[in-house]
Amino acid sequence: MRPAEELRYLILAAQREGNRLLGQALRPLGITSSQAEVIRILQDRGSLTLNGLGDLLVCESGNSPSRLVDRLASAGLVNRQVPAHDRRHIELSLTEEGLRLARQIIEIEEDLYRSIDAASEGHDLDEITGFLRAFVTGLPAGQALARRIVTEQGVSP
Amino acid sequence: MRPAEELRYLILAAQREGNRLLGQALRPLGITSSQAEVIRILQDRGSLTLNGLGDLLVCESGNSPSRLVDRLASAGLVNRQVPAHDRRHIELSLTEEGLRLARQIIEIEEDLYRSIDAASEGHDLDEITGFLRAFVTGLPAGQALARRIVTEQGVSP
DNA sequence: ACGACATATATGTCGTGTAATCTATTTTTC
DNA sequence: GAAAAATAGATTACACGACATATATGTCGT
Repeated sequence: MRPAEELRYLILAAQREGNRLLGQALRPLGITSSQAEVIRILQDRGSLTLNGLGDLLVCESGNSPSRLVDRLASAGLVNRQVPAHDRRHIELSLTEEGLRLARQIIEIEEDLYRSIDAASEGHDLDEITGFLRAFVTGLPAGQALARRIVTEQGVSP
Repeated sequence: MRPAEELRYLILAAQREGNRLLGQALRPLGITSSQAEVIRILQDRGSLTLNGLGDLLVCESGNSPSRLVDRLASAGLVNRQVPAHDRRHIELSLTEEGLRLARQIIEIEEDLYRSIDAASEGHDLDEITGFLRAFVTGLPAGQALARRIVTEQGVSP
């Protein structure tokens, strides 16, 4: 099997298994990994429109994440309100319950990151992130991630 | 953003975008990337049971890939026949049409692998595959990939 | 004010991805 | 040889994820 092919399947496998592990860890909270990503972003940014959220989501590319947010709203984790100045927008923010959940998500993420750190023992993480960054640069999911990193500081929660 | 977190999202982004690109390339053939994986495996192995196929699929972990194969069967790309000795087993094989499609899939995959090779210019691919391999070793998708690689040679098509 | 266009969100459809459960058939165990 | 366990596969339920399309609202030119 040529290296490029193996890499292709390794990335698929790593994503699948990582997501499965995270999903199992999140299950007691009653949310999925995609929902957790939304909650954490809203926690970091305080408030966003649907489009603004979509621009930051790695887990969803093309369209607006209406349905993803729908479930969070009906679960009582996210508030949706239409601002007066432009009724096309929807302002999203966490509810008290959502904020409480966000803090639990952070702990689960910490566990995941510790696992990744452990697995990368003896490997050059920068080399790996460098390659992947080059691969996704310019593509939707890569841009979303770049926005997450760039605007990380300077926004108060 | 700590390196582990960035890596987590980079893997997600790379998988999403890679799959999207492959999906678009496969669209003219009327199949999805998961379906293409099944067809290519069947082409390589000649014939498999549902479980045997499931053991080699990276794209699907848990249960047997009934639905995936269902669609391929009703599209006339895969044959399913029940052998007499054990009616629980189902032998899967490509139809003529499926074989024809397999050859087209190979060309599309070649394009993809060339893109990956180009993107990995100046990077150490072995370092990257090494890390990912360590991460997925022992997990279902990693085992599936390992089986794909190990038994690659020695099986006549 | 009107129409053309752009923007923000919603909706419909299809194909997964995961997990749980069900059925049929073998294999094991006593 | 019959009950119990294991196995192969199917079915079901839920939530995505990608794509296309629709609807509502805003903006701009005239």
